[in-house]
Amino acid sequence: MITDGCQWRKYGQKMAKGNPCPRAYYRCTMAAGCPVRKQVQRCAEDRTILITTYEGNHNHPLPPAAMAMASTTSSAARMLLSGSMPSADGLMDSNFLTRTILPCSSSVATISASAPFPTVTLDLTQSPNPLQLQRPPGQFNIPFPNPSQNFTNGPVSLLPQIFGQALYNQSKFSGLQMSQDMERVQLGHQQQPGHQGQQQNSLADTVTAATAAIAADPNFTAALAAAITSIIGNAHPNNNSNNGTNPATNSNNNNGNATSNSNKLSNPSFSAN
DNA sequence: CGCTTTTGACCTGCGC
DNA sequence: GCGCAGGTCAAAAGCG
Repeated sequence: MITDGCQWRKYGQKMAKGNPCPRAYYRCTMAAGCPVRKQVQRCAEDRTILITTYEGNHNHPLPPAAMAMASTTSSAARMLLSGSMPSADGLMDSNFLTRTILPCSSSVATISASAPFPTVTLDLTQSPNPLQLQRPPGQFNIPFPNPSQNFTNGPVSLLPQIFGQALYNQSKFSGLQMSQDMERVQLGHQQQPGHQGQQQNSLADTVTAATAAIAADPNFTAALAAAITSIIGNAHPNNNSNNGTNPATNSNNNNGNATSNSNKLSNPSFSAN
């Protein structure tokens, strides 16, 4: 299992219908009473793919590794970006960090085509709630009065939702990240103007790299398609109105297929290794 | 000894 | 109401 900076305790395992691989349930054990849970399941169509779904918000400070990622990102997928940070392995030059911003303000996805553990993280449930977007980073246990929040606990913060997959000690890394609007909001509110411009240039530069990296790896492309299909397709097998080019767009208006299950899960991610 | 994992039982929501 | 599926609980076993 891919570490993400937190400690997890397995509390259950079940066989999911339509998937020969069992689904494992984990709880965050970094703090007593931490409500964060995650589900890990291998993709039925490609068992090299791990599908990890995070739910809830941490009620404790994140570990340094996680915080480093959280400080620059706004979704689970961005945990993956640790590979690009100096505090990680410092191999930014050897990475092909990529970010692709898709026109879906409520979705976030990250694809890591790292070898030997390519990882894909999709956040199909990220709420576009502007109140959320205004929240500063690094804060926890702040009551969130909006009863319409999808998450299971009152305290809501973007950062606790961001646990995707942290790929420590890996030499190659790439990310595919959606939710342009959210990115802009975060960058605009939390980063200095200069940094913001630099970041956006980086985003633009890496879009091409992401596309090339993914396209150059047919196996990964197939794996990704299988992973997304297993989640999106199973939930709404007939919902192909978006031509299938951007599964995350199906999650617009916070009605993403991944959220159709009680509409409370956050940050499903796919990991192939 | 303490923590984690395993696993069957139990609970709950949903569709018929 | 019933059955099914997903999620959780908790006792037992395993491990360092």
